[in-house]
Amino acid sequence: MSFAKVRTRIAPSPTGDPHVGTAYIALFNYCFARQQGGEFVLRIEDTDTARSTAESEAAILESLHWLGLNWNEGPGIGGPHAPYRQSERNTIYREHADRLVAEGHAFRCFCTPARLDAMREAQKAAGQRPGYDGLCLRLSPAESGAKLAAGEPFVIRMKVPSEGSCVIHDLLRGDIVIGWDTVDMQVLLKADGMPTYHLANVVDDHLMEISHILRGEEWINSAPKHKLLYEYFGWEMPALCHLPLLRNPDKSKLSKRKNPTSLLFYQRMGYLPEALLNYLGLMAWSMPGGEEKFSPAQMIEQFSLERISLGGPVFDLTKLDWLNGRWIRESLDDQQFAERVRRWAFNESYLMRLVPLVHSRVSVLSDLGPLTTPFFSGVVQITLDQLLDGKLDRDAVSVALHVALARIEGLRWEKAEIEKMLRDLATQMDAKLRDFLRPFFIVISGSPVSVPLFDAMEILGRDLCRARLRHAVALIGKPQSDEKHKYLKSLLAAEAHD
RNA sequence: GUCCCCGUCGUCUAGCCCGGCCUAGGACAUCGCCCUUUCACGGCGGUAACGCGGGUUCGAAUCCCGCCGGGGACGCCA
Repeated sequence: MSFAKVRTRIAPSPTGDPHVGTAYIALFNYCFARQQGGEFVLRIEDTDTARSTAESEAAILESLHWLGLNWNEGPGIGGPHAPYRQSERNTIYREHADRLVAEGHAFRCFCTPARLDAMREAQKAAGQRPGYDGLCLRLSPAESGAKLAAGEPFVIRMKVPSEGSCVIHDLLRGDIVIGWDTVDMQVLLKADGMPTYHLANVVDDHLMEISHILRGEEWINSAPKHKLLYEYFGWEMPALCHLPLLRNPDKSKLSKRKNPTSLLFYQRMGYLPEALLNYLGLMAWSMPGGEEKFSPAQMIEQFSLERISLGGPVFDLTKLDWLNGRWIRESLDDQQFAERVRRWAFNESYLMRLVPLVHSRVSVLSDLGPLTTPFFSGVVQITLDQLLDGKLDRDAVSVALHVALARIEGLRWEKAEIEKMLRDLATQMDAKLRDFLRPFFIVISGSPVSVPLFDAMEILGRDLCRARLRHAVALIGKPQSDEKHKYLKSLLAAEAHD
């Protein structure tokens, strides 16, 4: 092994809320690096210009800080391999892509997205595995040059052997053999000039001297592409270690549809960062002595890849609750507990967000209790009767809640957007706003007498609102009449969120 | 569909690599009892798993093969 020292990284993509999966992978990279006396790097993979946002990046950094997963190099603090944001490293990728083309390992592809779609569809229809058919690979240098000169948009694709197979060595699984015929001619540089994950990742891991890649299992099948790139460039490949994926209770890959996945949710709910980290460490890994409560320092001390189990662990809130309780009871004295509570929500900035909503609504200060409980609660307890005591019938309420639950996904989370979404839905359902909103007051605030709904939703955050809506939806169930059922389906058809 | 990964209580896992100490251990959840003015905490106990079928072996949760089951990947997303 020619790497001077152990260097690992976490490379999140800032395309949404900070994900527990990111924290989970980060934890393992962090512990491994620290345990080996190495370094842990944070790199932002924002090559998807359409989906990446600065807010998401900021939230990710903040969440990782909250957890205490501190990095040695990364955006903000810099380091010897700066910049650590891929959008700022574009010329590097471009040069490397050009080099591959010049050396005959990659080629320009002028195929349009429409042609590629049609091609894949035809392949699927014919029962074949979808993959690039190599049309542009067969272009003569003259033809290719002409298209280039004519200004036709193009991407750069890597060449892949047509036969034989690739052996990937995984630190946990040993050798994995993957046939080259299952590996596509991956796009490396997109038409907009940005690199794809595969190119940027390999180039950066090399330049940043990453020695060990601990990443999710979902990447196993693209490892051959990465290995090939290292070979094309003549670089030594880092050791690979694919960690089992966190799962929903139904065993599918953890998704916000079925489980709260945002770190912001856990923060808002009042989980202790040390407890969440501890729980994440319990996923797929165990202490040699079997202790279940441990700090990052203890985990670092005992960490070993050999103690990682390969079955995909189900992320179970119940056990997390128990662990969090233990941390609160055993590791915090009264003084510290009070301090945590203050930091959590009884702090100036949170209170000041609530004040404008309650100021005019109290006659005595003690009215504050009932009025603000939704802001200091997780999922508020409601009954079916409460949900149905307005003017909308049961099926209408069910449809409204289901659709709203789906539509909060696409929103920018701010009051005006939330308001527009709910108003539009009311109009669409031909309901009076007042009647339409009533069940939402119940779901979000636990009572029809409450502070303004849209403000409350904004303050509570998408995740908590999602959790409350989900709770209500489970309570009320699907619409019972066929007609409303179809109606719901038609409204939902347009929502294609993950 | 094709390829790849995985398979111990409902859940997280120990054991598996280096077969016998496994009558398979711990934890969460659950059930019961105790403590207790309530609840929680705490204590004690119970229910509960080696996916199936073949090998190999004196002996298999542990090694081999097949099947079945689950998951992931097949994007100008990461």
